[in-house]
Amino acid sequence: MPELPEVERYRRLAESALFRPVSSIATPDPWFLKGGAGGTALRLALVGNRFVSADRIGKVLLLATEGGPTLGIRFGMTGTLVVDGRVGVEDLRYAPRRHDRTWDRWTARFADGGSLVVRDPRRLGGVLLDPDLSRLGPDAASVSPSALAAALRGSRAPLKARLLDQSQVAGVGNLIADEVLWRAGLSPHRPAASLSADEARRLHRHLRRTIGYLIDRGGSHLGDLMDERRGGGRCPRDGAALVRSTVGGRTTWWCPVHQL
DNA sequence: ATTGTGGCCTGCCCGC
DNA sequence: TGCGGGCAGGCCACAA
Repeated sequence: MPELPEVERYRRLAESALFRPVSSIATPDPWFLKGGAGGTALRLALVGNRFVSADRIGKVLLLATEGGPTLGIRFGMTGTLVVDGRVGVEDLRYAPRRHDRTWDRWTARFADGGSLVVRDPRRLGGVLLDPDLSRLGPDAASVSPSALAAALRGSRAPLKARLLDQSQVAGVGNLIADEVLWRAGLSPHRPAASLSADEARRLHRHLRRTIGYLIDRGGSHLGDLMDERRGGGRCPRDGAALVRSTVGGRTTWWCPVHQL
């Protein structure tokens, strides 16, 4: 997906959709509606109502309705948000540039003529009503040092796999995990619980800093490591050949020289 | 319980 | 130019 920085951009864009009465809902793809978010329930909850807040936890966008349920939107790997024809993010690395109407999986039209559209070519995202947030860990953009340390404690899973676990820390995706570990100089293979207190603090500092930086830059694919995440790629810091491995089931690029 | 694997769905890119 | 295989920023159900 879009990782946390993209969803934060979507959230900001969604603020322009608040307090505008919804006149109709289009849900052409039943597969995209998760949990109890069937078309009928959605219409009952939304038509004639309006969104009153736009929040984000990890990679989930939360649009609360006035006196009604909260709409949760997941964007999968290729989902984008479009409000009044404006897209939240220009480039998603693995999303096509062209546009096909059938990719508009979910649309709310407003009485003023505008609209909010969830566009997702690969259909790995989804829309749900009152999403269960109890299984999400603290948001990666604001997690405290002690909460991050607690998420690592007692886990023998590889460090990167732990960071990708949304129930531990919410919002870290594959690209940001690689970027943060590269900046922090930590091997993705290290058992999560093996980090010293100093290393955990270092990880926390880089996690927070990197996410803020990528939100400002406008995307998780704009990190310093990203151009080298490929065969033949070299570490931008020390020039070493990057190693490709699989961690947590995900393609991982890292520097064997300075990530220890 | 935690951790690892496979699968979902679709589009694109590379090599033949 | 066309085709097949492999890959992809996420998530979930399932197995060990």
